[in-house]
Amino acid sequence: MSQSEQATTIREIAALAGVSGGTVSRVMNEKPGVGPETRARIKALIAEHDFHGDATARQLSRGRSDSLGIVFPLQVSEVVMHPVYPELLGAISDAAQDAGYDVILFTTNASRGVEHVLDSVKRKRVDGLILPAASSDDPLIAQVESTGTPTVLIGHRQRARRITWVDCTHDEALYAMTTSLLLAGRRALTLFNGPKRISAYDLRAQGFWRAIREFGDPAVRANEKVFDMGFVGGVEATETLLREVPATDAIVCSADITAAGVLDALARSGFAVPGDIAVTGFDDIDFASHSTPTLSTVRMPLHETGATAVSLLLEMLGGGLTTPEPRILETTLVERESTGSVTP
Amino acid sequence: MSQSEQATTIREIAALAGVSGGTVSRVMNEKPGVGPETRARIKALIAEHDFHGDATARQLSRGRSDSLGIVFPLQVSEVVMHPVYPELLGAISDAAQDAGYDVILFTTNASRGVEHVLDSVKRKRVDGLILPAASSDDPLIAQVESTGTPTVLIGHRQRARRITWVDCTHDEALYAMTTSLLLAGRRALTLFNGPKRISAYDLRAQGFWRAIREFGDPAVRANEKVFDMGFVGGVEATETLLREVPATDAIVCSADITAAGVLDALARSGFAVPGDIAVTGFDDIDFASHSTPTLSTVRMPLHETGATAVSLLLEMLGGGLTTPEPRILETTLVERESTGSVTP
DNA sequence: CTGTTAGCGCCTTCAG
DNA sequence: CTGAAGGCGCTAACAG
Repeated sequence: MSQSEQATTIREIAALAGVSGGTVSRVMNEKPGVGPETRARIKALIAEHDFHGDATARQLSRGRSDSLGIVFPLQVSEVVMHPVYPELLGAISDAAQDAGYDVILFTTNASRGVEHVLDSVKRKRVDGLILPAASSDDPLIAQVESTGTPTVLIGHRQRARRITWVDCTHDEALYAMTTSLLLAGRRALTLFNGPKRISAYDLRAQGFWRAIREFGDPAVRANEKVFDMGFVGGVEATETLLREVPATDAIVCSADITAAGVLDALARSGFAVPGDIAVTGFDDIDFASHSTPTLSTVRMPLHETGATAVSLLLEMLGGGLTTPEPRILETTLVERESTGSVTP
Repeated sequence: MSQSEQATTIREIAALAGVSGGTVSRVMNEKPGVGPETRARIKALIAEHDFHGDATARQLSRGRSDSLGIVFPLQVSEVVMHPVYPELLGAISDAAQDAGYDVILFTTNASRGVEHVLDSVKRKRVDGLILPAASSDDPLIAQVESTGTPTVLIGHRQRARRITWVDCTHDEALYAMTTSLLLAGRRALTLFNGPKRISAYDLRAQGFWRAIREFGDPAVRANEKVFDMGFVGGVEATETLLREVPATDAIVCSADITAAGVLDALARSGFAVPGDIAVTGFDDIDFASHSTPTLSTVRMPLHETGATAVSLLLEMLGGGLTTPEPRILETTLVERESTGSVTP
């Protein structure tokens, strides 16, 4: 392959083909209105010169950036995001790229606010935004709404003009998990949960308490401890709990990594799981299926969540001015040894 | 604040200020050649109208995208990337944004090749590229080189025209760790390692073997098992190892998560750590400082790595045609209970 | 079916 | 110090 001088503009290709720039443009965009053999000739030239066109010029001309922004709040809760990062990001990225969109990544953290995100939105670097794990006190949401940028929230159920969301059944999952524990005879349960401003934690708590309520047995003792989810948090909370509520026979955790800390602390204190105490997690990380005992947990539909977020966003970008309905996807209960549901 | 009609072009601001577009442009870019009071007046107008300019038009005009691409190979090894994802990405994103660059995220996986990355490079959507965790058989590197795009590799030491790299002392870290084990009297060591095509694993093995060699005690027995690092891999490899080499008194792992599996398997088999067998990891994930026993491991300079990658890239983008020297950053050995270096 | 003509919005000489 | 004008590379509307 000669590879020749890598052509750099549409006009050079046009000159080579003996046609005008407009025609080459039509060919590149697979638009009608070009004769078959002209089209073939131009395509050959394009391939021969490995010509790709200039994205920026195209964007300027079409008035859109063909990019969507995704904002990862690194500070919010590493524990909520950590296990879901790769898969969610991969799903979003795949779906976006399939639709011809690039993904621009924005991060926010304690020291860096959200100004750079808004700035990029206003400069039209992105056509739309995906905001995973926004918490209820996230200032970005209101500001983004005022710009009118199509936006999809993941894991935070707040709808508005041009803003919709995708989430999964955090509440149903913990309702089912807790009910299962109660039916198996557990009577003193504690929920280890993260802060309520993160919607996922709030919903999980709701599911837990609804299960307790609906079970309706006055003998049941339940309580909830809120702290930053994490391995060490699980260890410490367990030690405290064993002192304060020695009768505990089930610990429901809002994160697998916390459950790992719980298992560790229980083992050191000589408690048998699930014999003395049942333990459950959330996320279904690698650890959960291989710990001793294996951990009952909840799996979120991460790939589907990412894909759905992109699809909702594309709907807003393409369609008129309507804002699509939010979507709630199903979680999967995974029962393993730590609740006694599976024989070791 | 009146917020008025949100001005949308530089010319509208110009008209309002009674000046020409060029002058407004000079003000927006903090360029000289505008009188103080004219400048002030224009700045006021800009602020009042919350005007931000159009990034695309600016890019087209300046011939650069002010974006850099970062390619995350999701398939390579989730275990290599998983623990480093958030911090590395955060560091890169922060540094890029501080320099006025946006970050475009590309993912590659089994089903999606690297074409979309090359396409975006050729369409000039990015001015440069950062490639973390490229393995030695990564086809992208050669193709990227042929485009002449400034590129920085992370964790893969391959230099070329307009390509440089940042890495850390994987080898020194395992050399130090292994030597420490030998000095403590361990004599039958096994390295649990990932595939050599991933540079980090290759270097870690080199450090391990160099330590064995330089220690020069013929009584030392060492071997290496290569498999996909992960919790379950650690469990299975340990079970096999205990059968095949019952005398084992140290297991050196190339990943904390694998070490977690090892600890789990050893505990179940009734072996004491570090009493019977010492265990070490790599990554210093949250788990490492809170497991029982706490895990000796190696901490990589993730934030610095990301920041350095961006800085090298900016150097190529700004500077002439020179390609900066690669950088090797220091890892930190963290000795804890699992090697007996710290009393439980 | 194809060429021509205007822009898209900003930046950057070049005059004045 | 400021205005005018041309151009970045592509797209789209309008003629032929």
